[in-house]
Amino acid sequence: MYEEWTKSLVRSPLFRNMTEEGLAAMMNCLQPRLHVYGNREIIAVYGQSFTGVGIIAAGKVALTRDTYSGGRIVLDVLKSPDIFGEVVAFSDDPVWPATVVAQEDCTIFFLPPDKITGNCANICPAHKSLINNILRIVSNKALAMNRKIEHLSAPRIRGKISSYLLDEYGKSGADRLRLPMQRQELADYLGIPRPSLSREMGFMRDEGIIEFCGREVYLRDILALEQGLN
Amino acid sequence: MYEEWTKSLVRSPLFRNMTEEGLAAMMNCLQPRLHVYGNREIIAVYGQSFTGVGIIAAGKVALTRDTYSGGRIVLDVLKSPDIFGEVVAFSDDPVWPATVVAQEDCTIFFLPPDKITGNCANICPAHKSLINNILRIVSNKALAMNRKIEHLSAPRIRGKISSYLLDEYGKSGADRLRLPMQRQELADYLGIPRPSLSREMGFMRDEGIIEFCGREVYLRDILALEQGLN
DNA sequence: AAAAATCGGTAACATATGTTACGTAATGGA
DNA sequence: TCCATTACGTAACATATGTTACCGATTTTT
Repeated sequence: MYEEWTKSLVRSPLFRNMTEEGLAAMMNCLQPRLHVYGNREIIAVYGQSFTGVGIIAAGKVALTRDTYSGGRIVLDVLKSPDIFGEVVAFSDDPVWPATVVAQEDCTIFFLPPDKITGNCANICPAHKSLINNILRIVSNKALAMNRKIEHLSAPRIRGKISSYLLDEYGKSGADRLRLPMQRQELADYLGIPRPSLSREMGFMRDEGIIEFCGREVYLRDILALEQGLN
Repeated sequence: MYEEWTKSLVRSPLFRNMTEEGLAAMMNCLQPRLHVYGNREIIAVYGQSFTGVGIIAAGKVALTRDTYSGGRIVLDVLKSPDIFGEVVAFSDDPVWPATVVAQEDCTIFFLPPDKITGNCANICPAHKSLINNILRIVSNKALAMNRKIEHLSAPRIRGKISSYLLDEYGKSGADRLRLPMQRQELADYLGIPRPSLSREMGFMRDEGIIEFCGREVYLRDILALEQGLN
């Protein structure tokens, strides 16, 4: 019954280093629960007990959180080979940290955590990959959050911008960057208003620290960026 | 050769749910490298290639980062059964994210990542616990960072404080809290100056939202706290 | 091609925040 | 007991920041 999905699912980061056959065999071993949701249907509710790692076989979902005023904030949008709930799955408090809503018709597999780590009787090689993959995914996420915390922790806006730019610089090694987000997104990421971001970038340009045009940024004075951190 | 350490190491979160005997057997199987460092000696260097999960068998270490001005910021201090490097161990970029310095004479075990996930020939039950433990540790850390990001993302100080207090409220369920940190620590955690924190808490008290005396805080108006988030 | 929407820079103004300093209470050591 | 140290609240002032609004450039839609 899983064969029709394995072709697309092998591209999921959760199943990296697996063959389509290995995945199919493991699916038969793990027997994840299959659920189908219509557009706007609620898949999981914030605060309710966790049911399993969600694997999006088809469709698009939104991770959201309700606000006191009755609104709903979209934290993230995930689509077909993505997964969700992989962090909370193995934590001490297995409770959904966000509400998950279908943004179109969706097919979702749910994989209980104990089936992931609990070895199957016959030790399939795919299963071993599975454990490595989930460890890698959670670790990478933790590192990304760690970097974000560094950016957000700067007490002033220039520090946040400097921290972010230096991080991008460290990742690419080039002093000419093309930012992966537009202004509003970057401002949200750094937790500041967009005009404040633009204004401070303007100041930094006036001081000869950076140059920029839209998403293109040229780091002219790395040392000054580092000094702007404190 | 590991027997003299297992008695203290079983209390490490990395070895939860293991007996002293199981741990000893596994240590003989995994054969972690043992290193001894004198006070102030450098254990690992930021940016250099990762060598293995560090298990502090004895002593105290500091996670630090060098600054442009030649200084050294202490990010965290760890002591005897604690571990370090467990997040970066399984990430895509295995490079030390901090410099580790001995704060007193230290004995450290280093456990290469592939030995943790790579099944030993004879599948010891302790090894299975080990994988569960490291997954739990990394997941808990990721969740904690996720909460911290929420606090830091608030664009104004009142939002950061409100987010933090609501988080503590959600964890304990009680509207009378004893904060786990003192003012300066909390201010550092939230990325703001201490006087700014005290001032804003004073405003919130004047408005009848909270009451406090030192670490004791009484949440008088939860709704107002939620409204202060935006 | 015209109209509408999006994106990004800029300006002005009120306000939130960083900075520095000081006082008091609590704590700890000599 | 006295002195030094630490923790915490508070105040004053300069400055950084949030907010709102507007404009031009670019893209998308009609």
